Amino acid sequence: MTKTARTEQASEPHTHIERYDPGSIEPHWQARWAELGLHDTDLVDDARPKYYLLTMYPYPSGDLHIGHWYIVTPSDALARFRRMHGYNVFFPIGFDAFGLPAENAAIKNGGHPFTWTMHNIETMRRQFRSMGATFAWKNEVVTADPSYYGWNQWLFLRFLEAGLAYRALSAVDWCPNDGTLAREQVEGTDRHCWRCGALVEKRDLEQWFLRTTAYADELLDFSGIDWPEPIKIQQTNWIGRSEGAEIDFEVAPDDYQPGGDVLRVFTTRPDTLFGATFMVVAPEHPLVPKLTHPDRLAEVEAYVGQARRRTEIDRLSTDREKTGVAIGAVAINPVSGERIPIFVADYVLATYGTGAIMAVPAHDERDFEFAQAFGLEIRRVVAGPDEASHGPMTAAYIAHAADAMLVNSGPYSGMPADEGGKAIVAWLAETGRAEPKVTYRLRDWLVSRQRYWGTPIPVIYCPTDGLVPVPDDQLPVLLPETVDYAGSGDNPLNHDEAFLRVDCPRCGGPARRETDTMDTFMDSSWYWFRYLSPDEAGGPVDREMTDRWTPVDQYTGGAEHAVMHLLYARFFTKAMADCGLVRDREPFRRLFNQGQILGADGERMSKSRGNVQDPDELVARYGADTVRLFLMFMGPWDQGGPWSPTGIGGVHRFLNRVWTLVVDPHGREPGDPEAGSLPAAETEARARAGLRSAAHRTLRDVTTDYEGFRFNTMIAKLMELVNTLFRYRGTVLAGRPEWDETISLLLLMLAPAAPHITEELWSRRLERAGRPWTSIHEQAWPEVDPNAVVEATREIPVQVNGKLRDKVTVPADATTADIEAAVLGRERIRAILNGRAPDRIVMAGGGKLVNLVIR
RNA sequence: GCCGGAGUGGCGGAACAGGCAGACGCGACGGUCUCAAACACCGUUCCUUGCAAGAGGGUGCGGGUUCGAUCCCCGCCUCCGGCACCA
Repeated sequence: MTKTARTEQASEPHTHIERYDPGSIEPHWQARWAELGLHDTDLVDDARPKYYLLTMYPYPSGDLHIGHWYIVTPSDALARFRRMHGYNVFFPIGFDAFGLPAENAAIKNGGHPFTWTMHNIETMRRQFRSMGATFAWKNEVVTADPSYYGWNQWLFLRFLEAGLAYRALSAVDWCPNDGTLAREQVEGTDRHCWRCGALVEKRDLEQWFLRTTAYADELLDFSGIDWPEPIKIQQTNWIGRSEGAEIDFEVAPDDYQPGGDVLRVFTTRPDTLFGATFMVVAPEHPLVPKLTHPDRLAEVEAYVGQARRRTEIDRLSTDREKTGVAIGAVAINPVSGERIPIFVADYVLATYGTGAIMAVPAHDERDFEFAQAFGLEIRRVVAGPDEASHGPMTAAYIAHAADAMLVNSGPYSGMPADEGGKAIVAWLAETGRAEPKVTYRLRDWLVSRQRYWGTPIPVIYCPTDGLVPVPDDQLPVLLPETVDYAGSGDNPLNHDEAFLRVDCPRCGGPARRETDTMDTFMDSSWYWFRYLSPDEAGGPVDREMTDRWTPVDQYTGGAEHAVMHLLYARFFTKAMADCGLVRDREPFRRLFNQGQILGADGERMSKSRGNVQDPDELVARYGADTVRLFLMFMGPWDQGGPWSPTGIGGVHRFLNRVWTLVVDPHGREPGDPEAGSLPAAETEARARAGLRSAAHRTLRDVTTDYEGFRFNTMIAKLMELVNTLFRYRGTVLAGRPEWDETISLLLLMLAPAAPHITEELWSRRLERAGRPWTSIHEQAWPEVDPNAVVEATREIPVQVNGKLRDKVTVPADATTADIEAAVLGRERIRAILNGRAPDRIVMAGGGKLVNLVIR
């Protein structure tokens, strides 16, 4: 099929041997695979079991960098590995095409986000093909295309109907010149705008939310999906379920207000209510302006202004000294009737619980610090069994156990803490002043973005009819093609009259479009469904296809998506299932988080840092197979790390050795004094059996390494096999059946990782054997011969007091008594024992290791 | 700061279930081939000590459990990811 004429030279040891030239074989096979449609997936073929392999689709940032290769090529190896196991593999790709960088580029350099994005996609498509990846290009999805984002709108409207979408006020980082800023657009400790330098403030805007909290409990349930434990833990912590109670505190009347306002708090520790000696409300709490005394107003306003400029990370830092301001008003502790002061402090967030807390300094670290800083009363109301019930406290006492008792708690003193807490809530609940409550750290998903380059949110505001959803038959709401940034970062849709003006679908009167667009996480929350029917015009998904192909069998992507994307995707799937659109409630059956390749400087690769590594140069020099293999060999796939091409030569040398073994098995290297002869102690028969055994043991290990994503050790084992083969090159073994079998296994095992060189060598072998061509990638994965794997003897390490002192070789079927006798008979061991008997003989793992203990 | 992860030779890493620390590769050193160099090939390479056989030390730091700890427990240090508008 390819370069036929040259192969027969291979058997002559000293004629010119054709060298491995990836530059010619790689494009050849890539073209041929495309021509044969070898990797297009027949989505309706049910003769074979399906396997949906999904890799997180890339953002079209410009060029493909080495990080993309790191993400994609091991996934492609998995796709090929599964195909060889008889699966009908679907391995699609697309582009996450909306987002901030396209707009930044447009603002900076002029031009249109669309042009910039599509140009990048074109480049990246071309580069992706040079990897030899087996993507199902026919199913490609580009999210910035109306045929995709129109269905974002359709789905949004279904969620709106289902009560899962709603509007509410929410704060954004705001620059007076450039409008809403993303987090990365706010710079410096003084938090100024990246473009104009103005100090950033918070502004409350009416924005759209999706009700992720409605699924909080279901999202905590990971049964039935095989995800890495750390990811499940991170999601669980992110959702942050807390059981407790909401309790009402009444504001006392004073000279400035009549009292009676209710401050509702959430607490996980209602048992400590008698110890609540003050209250803290978030600076954003709606009652702050009303309750603040005039003499406190200036200070409170200054504090609130300051707090609102801080980041949440900063505010929640337990490191920072506690700050706050008393507002002057006083609340009544509902159980003790005591008057307790109310503070604003930035460590209480408006977005968690009720935005107000009862502060129990004796039993909460943050409250303790605050009380110390402000000289407030710290009153112990819980004591452990071995603790004094009274006396000064030097730190908050956080009761862990059920054996903690309530003290100083009126009629509840002496009760176990957990029981007392329930009793206190039950008592207050009788008069409607408390109720048991579960709160989550998880917030509803803010999907509004004040930007042009995203999916327009399909609603209309009418002076008569209010909020009107865009009717389905008027979808998609298209982004206007011309866009004028007018030198500002503000959303151009706000100034686009043609876009803004619309007739109300209900009354026909003049109305105004929503100008917010959707968070791009919306796009990535269902794209794998769309891959299955990218051209479907009747709906976002083809139900028959999604029922057949989802959930995704294996998802691979970066761990940086542990909480946001991966949680949104789970939420979306559940919400779509509840809207009757898909069957399953979980999107990804199995997840693997690969690490990230950083720049050589250890920082994230980005154009602005100038640390982007371009793979094209490496591909030109070594070929795609070497680059693929090197990325897999560098280290464990889930680890990532700083990029360094050091060592790529070793991988290239390995492929060269594979090449040499196949095209020139009888050749001899002048550098090897032993070349051409078997090791002195070895017979041909033993060498042949040993080679076959090595091949099958390698096959056994390589198979499990692929299955467990351990590509680095998989390649190391193939290197060992190649080293073994090289020792026998040019000897009587070359050309024997065991040699041919080993070469064949080697190529098959290597094929998923290095698809081009293996295809080339495979086809040459077929041709030499006079057999018709078939692709190596359509071969069945070979089976381990269990008889070849067994070994006749085993070597057992012998320790004395835990230190390795000797090794003893015994027959594979030796009993522990045999091993003990062999060990005690060893000269070295007898010398160490010096006539004594060991105090103890430890046979670890049924005789895997022996440890003699001498006192 | 909080949540998650990681720290092993000069370097990337291996040891998957508490049982031989350093597989495999890079680099370095020595050699073969060559007029020479490159390529290729063969060998050595954790540290200290010893001619050697060997001995001692060693998996970020300090403790602990165990016959035995890179692995488990307690307390730290450093680095990476995430912290809700980067994707």
